[in-house]
Order: sequence, then structure tokens, then C-alpha cells
Amino acid sequence: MSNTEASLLPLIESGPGAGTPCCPPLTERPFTADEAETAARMFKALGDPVRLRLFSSIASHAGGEACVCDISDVGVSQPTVSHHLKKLKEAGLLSSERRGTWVYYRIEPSALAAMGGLLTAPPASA
Amino acid sequence: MSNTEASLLPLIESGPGAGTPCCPPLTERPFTADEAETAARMFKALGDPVRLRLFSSIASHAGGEACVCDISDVGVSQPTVSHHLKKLKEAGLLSSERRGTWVYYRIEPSALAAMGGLLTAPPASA
DNA sequence: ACAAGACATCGATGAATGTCGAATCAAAGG
DNA sequence: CCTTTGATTCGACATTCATCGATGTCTTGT
Repeated sequence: MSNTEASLLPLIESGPGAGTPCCPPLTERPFTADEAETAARMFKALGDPVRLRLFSSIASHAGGEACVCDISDVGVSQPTVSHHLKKLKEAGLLSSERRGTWVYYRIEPSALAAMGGLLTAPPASA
Repeated sequence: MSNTEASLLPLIESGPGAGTPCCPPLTERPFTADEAETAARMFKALGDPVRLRLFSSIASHAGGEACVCDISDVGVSQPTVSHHLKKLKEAGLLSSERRGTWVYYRIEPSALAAMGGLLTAPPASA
């Protein structure tokens, strides 16, 4: 009931205005403090080996989604897996949905695109 | 343990074989433990607001390089700036060179490309 | 109603991290 | 040689983080 996650600002807008990433490419101009704060949250979310394996497992799964039971074999305990999935969800990289007994996690494509946009840097055109 | 950094594996090959990134795209298949360990180091390096501002400042600077004195205005002390630049260098994202009084840091383009490659994910083709 | 399975939350703990001031090193100039 | 300026290293500290076992919640099947 405690909707703690509602207080977290979404890193990627999912409603109208979607497709407008949080920040320009890293090479375009120096980031402001706010932009850096926002973008760093996403990078930090993927800056852990366990989270990266979980994310990769889900992303490469059929349909871009997977149930927890299918990706829990990453060498850490079940509560730890749950903890990391929560972190990825809070960073806006995943969304979850319960279907019967199982909970399915799904990749948030816009977040993936936003991070790719930060690193896509063709400065030759300028 | 004097040469601590020498024990760190390079994240990006800079000799022959350059252009072969450390890992496939995140969406291609589940990462192995080793791949996750390698890729997570790069993401973690950019997972700090100060480091992200420093990196962005250098990347957007003319010539893709900048001296420390030009990018030290990020709200933290100068030793802290030096500390973060060292971290970025250890992650393979920057290289440094002393020219007279000043030290210049430069973006490592292959590292930027490698990270972009991880996030470049057109799963629609499958 | 009860038991079992899947997943989340809680509380604790050891390790890693970001930050600073002081000290140190390196180059340039008087 | 000594001082000044730019940058790194050192030592210390507070905070954050990853991890675990125990417990709680939700759903299904008996």
C-alpha cells in the first residue's frame, strides 16, 4: 500500500512526450547537474554484474519478458534477486506484472533507447 | 602491490582486434558471469553524477580532450575531481597525458562505441 | 480451511564508495 | 634555491550498497 515508488521521478516519460530522452548525447555539451543526476541513475542500475545478467536474461528472452523463476540462476539468493529486480524497476529499466502464481518482468524499450542515445555520438556532423 | 592498475584487464582491446567489443548486445543472449563483470565496470564508471559531468565536459570539449583545470568546476574539491578522473581512466573510458604544467584527459572512442554497442538493440528483426 | 509454492519485505552486517583536508609530487619562474 | 601553481596521493570518515536468513504476502490446489 505504501506507494513509495510513486514518489520517484520517472527517468523516461512514458506518456505524451515519449521519445524525448532525458539528456542530450554525452558528447554534445557538458551535462548540467540535474541531467547528470538523472542519467547516472540509469548507468548505476546497470553497473552491477548481477543486475546486468538479470537485465540481459530478460531482454534476450522471448517476448522481452520473463518470470522470476526463469532468471533466478545467477548465483545469489532469492531475496537478492528480488532486490536487484526492484532496483532495475525503480530506475525505469523494467516493469513488472503478476499473472497468477508468477511475476513477469519486462524490458522498458524507451529506457534502453534513451541510454543508447546518450552514447550515440556522431560529432562529425557538427 | 605497487602496480595495482596493471592487474586490471583492459575493457576494450586497443591493439590488434580492436573493434571487437567485450560483449554482445544486451538483448542478444543472457550474459555470462564474466561478460557481466566486464560490462558492469564500464556502466558503474558512468554511474556517478560527478563522473558523468566530467566525462561529458571532456567529450564535448574541442578535440575531445581537456585539461583538468578546465573541467574542475563540478561542485566538489579538486582531490575529488582527481579521484573520479582516475576511476574513469581505470575503466578505460579516458586516457591522460601531461603537457608541461597541465594534465590533459582525452576520451577513448572505442570504449564509447563498445558501450553503445551493448545498448544497440533492434529485436524487431527476430 | 489448510498446506505449498512463488515472490517481496525486513533487519542486520560487512564491504565498497564518495568526500574532504593535509601532505606530496611535478613543472615553471624569479 | 626557493616559491608558486597544477595535480595526485594519503588517511580518515560517513554514507551507500550487496548480501543473507527469517518472515510476510499472495495465489493455487487439495
